[in-house]
Parts: sequence; C-alpha cells; structure tokens
Amino acid sequence: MPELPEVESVRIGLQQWLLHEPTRIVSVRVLDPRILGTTSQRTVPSGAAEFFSARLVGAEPLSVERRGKFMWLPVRLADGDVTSALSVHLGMSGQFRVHTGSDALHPHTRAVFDVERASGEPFELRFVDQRIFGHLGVDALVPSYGYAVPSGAAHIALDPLDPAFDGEAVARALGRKRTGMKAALLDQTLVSGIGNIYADEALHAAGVHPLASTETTRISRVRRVLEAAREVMELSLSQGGTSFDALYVNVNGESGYFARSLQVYGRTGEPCRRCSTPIERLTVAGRSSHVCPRCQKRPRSRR
DNA sequence: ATTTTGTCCTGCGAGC
DNA sequence: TGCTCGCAGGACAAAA
Repeated sequence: MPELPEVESVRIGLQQWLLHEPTRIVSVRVLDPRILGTTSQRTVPSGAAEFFSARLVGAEPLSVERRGKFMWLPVRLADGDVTSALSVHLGMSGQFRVHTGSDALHPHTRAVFDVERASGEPFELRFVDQRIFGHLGVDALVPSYGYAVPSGAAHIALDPLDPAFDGEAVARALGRKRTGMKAALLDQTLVSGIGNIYADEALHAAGVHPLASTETTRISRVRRVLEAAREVMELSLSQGGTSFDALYVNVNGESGYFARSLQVYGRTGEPCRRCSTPIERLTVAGRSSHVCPRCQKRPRSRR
C-alpha cells in the first residue's frame, strides 16, 4: 500500500532511470486500458489507449515530481509542447519495473513504455498493477499552491514534507471540520500523503484517538499529530531507502517495506510498544484502525 | 454545503 | 476438494 514514503522512493528511482541522461519515450503499449480510467470510471472510451500512446510517443521526461501520493513527469512532447505531464498514481499495488524487451511480461503489466537513452541500451519501463487502483494519464499542468501540477491533482493539498507546508494553517483548517481526526487526516485536500497506515501511526505517536473530534481537540494536539505524521514518514523514507535493483524501479510491498517500524498498524492483539496494553482494532471511516486503548483515550463525544 | 458511504479491482485465506 | 464470502485500501461519485 504505497503512501508518501513509498511513492517518494519510486520517484527517486524514476529519476535515476529517466533523468540521469537524456531519455525519450519511443513507443507506448497500453495492455489494459482500465489503467487510464479514474477511480470511479474504469471503463474508458475506445481509442483512449491510442490517444494516450500517440501523445507520449517522442516525449522527453523533464523531471519527476510528487505531491502526497500523486506523481507526475513533466514532459517535452514530440511537438515541443512543455505544458503537459504524464500523471501516475500507484493506487494500491502499482509499481514500475525496468526490463529489456526479451524479459517475460508479468501478467499484471498494464502498460509498457519503450525508452531510448543517449548512451546505452534501450529499456522498457513497465507499469505493473495487480488491482488496477492505479492510474496513468496525460494532463495539462495547472497552478496549485504555487506549483505547476497536473490538472487531476490540482485539488490535492501540500504534504507534510513539502517545504511550503504550513502546519499551523493546516491544524486550524482541521479544527474547522466536523468529523473525526482520522477521517480528516485521510482527506487529501487538507493534508496529502497520509494513508491508512501512517494515519494510525501518527495518531498513536501523538496519543490521539482516531475518533477524536476535530472541533474539540486542542490545536496543540492537532499540530502534534501533523508533526508525528511528518516524522513517521521521514523515518520510513530513511529506512526504506532507495535500494532499487535493476528490475524494480522501486517496490511498494515486498522488500524494503517499512513494516518493521510500525507501532500499531496491523498489530491487533499485540502489546503496545510503549505501555504493553494490547492493540485494539476498530473500523473508522470504513477502514480498519489500530489503537492503543491506554495511549489513545477514546473521546467522550465519538463520531 | 459538508460529511459519510459505496464502488472500483484482484488475490488470498477462512469457513462450510 | 471446491465453493462462497469477507477483507484489504486510495480516491472519488453518490447518497445522506
């Protein structure tokens, strides 16, 4: 389940492969057009795959950017246009792999980019995604929070690792919501990059219950939750590292995953690492949530 | 208008 | 053994 740290690892991996020297996309094959659809519209119009491929043929990646879990590659299209980007969302199970043409195709491969480079052999960048919650697209770049981002991500808030992230302003915005703390953290329009795992981890680190009301939680605690989110994601980044090998641009599940440092997520029944109380599981915002009942007191006014 | 719920997907493991 | 069922979850449309 890629969240911000995993996506950042993939971003760095793509940088190494695509920007270390000039590269060009010489052909694109969409094996499953559903990867071009949106989360709620997986049936794409016929011709979408051809359109997507045609736009990217001859494109040169200029950089690899990220905001929260959204990633994109500004490109110079074949006609010289530099106002578009290849948009990428890894969804639940998306990953990039680097191959040569003779390598067997993984059955979950959804798209293949044939990449030519200034020196060295060409390679294939394959987007593999078992569950097809991921997304690929070409979008116009538009302004958002002072950055140029693909139109599909313009509504996504800055993430806690962004230099321009304003924790104080975000904490105040959270306080104006009428929901639970965890639901608010998962809302990518307030603060981005936090998914189910890091929401649980940040709340535990800050001693805040997932159902705590955003209205009544003191702003100092809200700030602490945001700070904890930033810390746990930075820790994951430093641990997960960028040890991609020749095959994986980077992983999002198997090796190098950051599970070993988790304090509460997936630890139902196991002792809290801080106080030894068994971790409990509950459902919040339709997602499994993990709390230490002692470190995270349940709010009186639950939501 | 804001908040909550359901849906998209696939594979896996539990239960019968 | 082989089937069904529930679960996992990011993002967003639909419902409340």
